[in-house]
Amino acid sequence: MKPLPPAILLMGPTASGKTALACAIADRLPVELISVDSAQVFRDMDIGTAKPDAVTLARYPHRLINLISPEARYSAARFRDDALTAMAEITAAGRVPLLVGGTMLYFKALREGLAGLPDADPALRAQIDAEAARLGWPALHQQLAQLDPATAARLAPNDAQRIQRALEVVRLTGKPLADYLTAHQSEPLPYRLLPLALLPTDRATLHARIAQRFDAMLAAGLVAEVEQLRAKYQLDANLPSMRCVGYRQTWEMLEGQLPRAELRDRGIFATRQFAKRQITWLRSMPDLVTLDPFNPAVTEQTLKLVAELL
RNA sequence: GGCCAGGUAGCUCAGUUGGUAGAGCAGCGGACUGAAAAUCCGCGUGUCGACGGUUCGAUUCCGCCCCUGGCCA
Repeated sequence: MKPLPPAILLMGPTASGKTALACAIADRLPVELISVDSAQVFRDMDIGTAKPDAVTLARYPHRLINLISPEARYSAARFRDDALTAMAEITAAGRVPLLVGGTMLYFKALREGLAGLPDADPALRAQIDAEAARLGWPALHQQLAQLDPATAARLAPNDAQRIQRALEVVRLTGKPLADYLTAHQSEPLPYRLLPLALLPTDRATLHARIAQRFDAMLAAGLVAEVEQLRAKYQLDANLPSMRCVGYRQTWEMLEGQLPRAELRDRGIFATRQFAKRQITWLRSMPDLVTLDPFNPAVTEQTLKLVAELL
């Protein structure tokens, strides 16, 4: 029996130095990079998503960035398909896929697979939103308790997004979301994985780096970037692209809902909370090899681990 | 120097007709299946500026002092 091909997962919170580390690995070993990032899939959103710059991209091509318009929507399911295709291509070319990013749901979807759920239905979602505006989400939560008691029991009455999704699934298929999830078996990837997690031991250092990086984004023209996006595309504040950290706050500022003087703080706070959610997720994921990104020896440690895998 | 307004949680403030206090933001913990950089849940002892006085009891009333801002000299 043929041994499974290797693949590397490099996960970490925002501003932990994932890109630099991935490039350092690419310098020494035959890897190809795949981005695991729900914001970098948008074209023309470069500064605020901390997308690698053109020089870096030319030297270290990343797959799965600049895939779609900021007017469009991506999903975990689509990511899984795209990533598996890219991994297969890279492996077929005799190289090793290195998946690097901070969207933990995408890593989870990739590693465990997803249940066979229906795709989002924009018309139905609009209808559910209208009902929620009239009755409130707790009322829809009660409705869900009739149709899908198990899911309703684990959702808070105000968890708009999940209540909407659960209602969408039952109304579309007649079958409760809980049934799909229970039936779903985790499907292991046909790869020998090295799941690396960059987990900062010192939150203060991470916060300092986040502040520094947000300042750099502002200096690089984040506000102008959002103005250009608004001029070029048909956008609104509810689009996933415009809910991204930094973009949401800049949008609010341009709409006059946020004083210019507060943009910096709001942006930094939002980024910190984002990092915190990523860290929470990393702590709960099984089988990770954790490294401290602020340890000077981290590159060396990583290279050693990768060399052992290959 | 005089007058006025303030000094309460890390920050901005609310409040207690006298029974030792609570919001937002920040911070911390958690959940998570086609929007996930999303969405949601949980966590609040702080010499209520200092010292005296009145009172069974003062952060609250009174006195005095200190600090901050504004106006007038």
